[in-house]
Amino acid sequence: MATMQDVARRAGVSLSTVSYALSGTRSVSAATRDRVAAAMAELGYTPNAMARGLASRRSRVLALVYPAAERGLGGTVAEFVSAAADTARENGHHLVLWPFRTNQADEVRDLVLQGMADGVLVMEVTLDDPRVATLRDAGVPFTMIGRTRDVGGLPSVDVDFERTTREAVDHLVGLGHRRIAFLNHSEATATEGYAPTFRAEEGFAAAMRSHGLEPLTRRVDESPQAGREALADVLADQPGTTALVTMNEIATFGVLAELQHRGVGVPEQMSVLAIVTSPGVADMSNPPLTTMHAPGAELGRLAVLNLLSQVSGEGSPAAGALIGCTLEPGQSVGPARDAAPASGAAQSPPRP
Amino acid sequence: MATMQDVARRAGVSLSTVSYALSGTRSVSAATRDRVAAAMAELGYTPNAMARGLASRRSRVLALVYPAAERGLGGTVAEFVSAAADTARENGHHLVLWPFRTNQADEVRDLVLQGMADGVLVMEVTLDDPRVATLRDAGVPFTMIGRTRDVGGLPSVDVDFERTTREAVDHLVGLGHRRIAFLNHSEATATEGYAPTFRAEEGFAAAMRSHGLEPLTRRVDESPQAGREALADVLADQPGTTALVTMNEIATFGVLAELQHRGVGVPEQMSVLAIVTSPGVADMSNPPLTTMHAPGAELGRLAVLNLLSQVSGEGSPAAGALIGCTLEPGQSVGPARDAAPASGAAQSPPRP
DNA sequence: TTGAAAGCGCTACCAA
DNA sequence: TTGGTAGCGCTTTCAA
Repeated sequence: MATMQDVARRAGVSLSTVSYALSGTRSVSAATRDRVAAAMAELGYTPNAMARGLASRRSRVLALVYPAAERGLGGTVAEFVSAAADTARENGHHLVLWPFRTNQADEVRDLVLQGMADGVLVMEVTLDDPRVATLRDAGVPFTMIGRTRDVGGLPSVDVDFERTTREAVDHLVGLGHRRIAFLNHSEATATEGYAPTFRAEEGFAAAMRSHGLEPLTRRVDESPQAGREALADVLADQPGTTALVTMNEIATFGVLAELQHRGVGVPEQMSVLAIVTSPGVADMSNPPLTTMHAPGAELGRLAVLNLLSQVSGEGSPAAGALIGCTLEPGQSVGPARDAAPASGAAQSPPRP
Repeated sequence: MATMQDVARRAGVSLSTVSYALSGTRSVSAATRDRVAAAMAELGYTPNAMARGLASRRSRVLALVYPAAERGLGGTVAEFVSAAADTARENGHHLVLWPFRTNQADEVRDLVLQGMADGVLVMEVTLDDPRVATLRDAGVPFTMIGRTRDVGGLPSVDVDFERTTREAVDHLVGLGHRRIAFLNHSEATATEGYAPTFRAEEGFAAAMRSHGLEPLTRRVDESPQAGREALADVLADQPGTTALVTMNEIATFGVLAELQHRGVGVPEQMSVLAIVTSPGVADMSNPPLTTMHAPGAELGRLAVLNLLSQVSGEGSPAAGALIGCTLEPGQSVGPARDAAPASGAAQSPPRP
C-alpha cells in the first residue's frame, strides 16, 4: 500500500502538502494539486482511515443504532437509512448501522468513547429509553429518532403524530364521516413503551373530540388475522362505522381481506386511511390504499444534519423537529355512505 | 480521556505491560494484572480503537453490506444479522451493517482498502454480481451470502434451495398430493438476477419430475393482491390442485385470504406449505402455516466464521456451505383431499 | 515476567 | 503557497 509519504516523494512535494491537497484544509496551487493528484493516481494511493482518525481524533463515522435483529427493517426505516446515508456522505461521513439491541446501552456509548464513531443516531426510542440516559450522562453526541417521555431539550426528530392523526380525522370528517375507528399497533408495542402507539392514539382521540365525536380505538397485533378480527370487533361494537384509520400495515391487509369477504365495498361502504405508512404498501392492495406516508427520508436528512452540527461543534442544533406525514391519494377513501343521500351528514346525531 | 500511558504510570508498570495485560498476547503475572486492572478502573480507561487499528493494521470490524435502503430487512435477514453479530462479538469483532446499494462496488472495496473494515459479508448476491468481481480482483477478504452463477470456489454460504424444494415436494407427495403448484417470487426479482428465484424454481421442477409429476410454477408479485390473483390463475389452469408450495410471504397472505373467500378449507381441501420463511410468519395466519424456516441464524454464524478464517489468515475457509430449511409443522398442510377416502392414497393415479 | 522504543500513516501547528 | 515535525495512542519486536 502506498502511503502519503510515497505520494509526496513522487510528486516532489512535502508530506504535509499532500495532506492539504487531499483534505482541502488549506489552499494549494493548481499546479501542485495536479502533480499530487497524478502521483496518487499512479501509485493507486488509498488513504488510511485509521491513521487519519487517530491524528484528527475523528472517525467520520456516524453510528445508527437500530435493533434490526429484533424488529426487521421496514420501508419507512429503509427510506430513513437511505436519506441519512446520503446526507452523511454529502458531508464527508459514513453512516453505519450498528445492530445493537435496545438493552446494550453501554456498548453503544463505548462505540463513541472508543472512537469508532463520532456520534449516534438512536432509533426506535421508547418512552423511557435506557440508551438515551446512558448517552446523555456520558456526554456522547446523539440525536433521537422519536422522543422519550420527557424530551427535556434533547436533540430529536420525530413524526408529528398529533398533526398526522388530526389531518387524517379532518380529512375523513370533511367527507362526511362521523363514526371513525382507529386500528393502532399492538398491545405488545404499548407494553414495551413504543411511543408512536401512545402518541397516535392520543392524537386520534383529541382530533375526534375536537369534532364532537367519540373516538373508538383498537390495539391490533401485527398480523393479517388480527386485522380481520379487529374489523369484526369494531363492526360489532359500532355498527355504523364508515371509516377506519389504520397505523398497522400488516393488520390492514387482513382488514381489507375481511371487508372483501363480507362484501363491504371500499370505499363505497367503508373508507380505509392508512397512516404512517411505508412506500409500496399503497399498491399492495386492490383498490390501492389512500395513505399518509411517513416522512422517513426527511427525518433521516434532518437527523444527520442535527448530529453533524453537534459533532462539528458548530451552531446549536435544533432541539427537536416534528414532521407530518403526506396524504397520498389512493382509492380507499371516499364520502361517507350515508352522507350523500341524507340532507345534512355532518348533523347526523351520534346514537346513544 | 485516560491513555494507556496514564494507566501504566498509575499501576507502576511499563506501557507495554499494560498493552499485554489488556490483550492477553503474552503472559502477565497475576499480581501485575490485578494492579493494571485496578488502575484502569480507577481512571475509567477506555482503549482507543483508532490507535489500536493503526498499530495492528486491523480494525476488528466486519462489514455486512446489504442494500437495506432498497429491500428493507425481513425476518430472515434479521436472524442472520443477529447471529452474525453475536458470532463476531464472541471472536472479538464488531459486525456492522453498511448500507451500500448494489451498484456501489467500489465503495465497498474501499471500505477495506482504507482499513475501516477487515472483510466483507456480501448479502443479496445476484447471479452476476458486480460487487463480487470487484472484491475478488482487489484481493479483499469476503464471503458471499448466496451464490453467483459461477461460484468458482469463492467463499459462500447459502440456503440449499435444491434440497429445500425437494423436501417440500417429498413431504406433500408423501401425503398423497399429486397436483402441486409453486408460487415463486416475482418476475421482477428474476429480471434483476435474484438467484433464489431461479434455484427454487429449478429445484421444484426437478423434484416434481423425479416423482413423475408435472411442475406448475407461477412468479408472483410481492403483494397480497397478486397472491389472490395467482391462486385464481392456478386453479383455472390446473383445477385439481391440492397443494401449494409458496416462497413469497406477502403473496401467501393473499392466497390464504382468497382461499377463505372461496370457501376452500385449509388444509382439508388445499394444503399450503410456505418455504424459506422468516420467523413469525407462521403465526400471522389462521390456521397457522406449516413452514420450512430459512436457516438465517446458521448462515450468519457460518458466514462470520468463514470470513474470520480469511481475515486471520488461519486455515483454509470452506469454499461453500449449503444449509437446508427446517420443516416446522403448522396446520396448513394435510393429506390430499381425495387421498383419505380412496384406498391407497399414494397410489392414486394422476388424472389425465 | 517485564521494559524500552520504533514505528503504524496521518493531521495540524509553527515557520518560512 | 509550501515544508518540517511533533504528536495521535497503541502494537510488537528486541533485550533484559
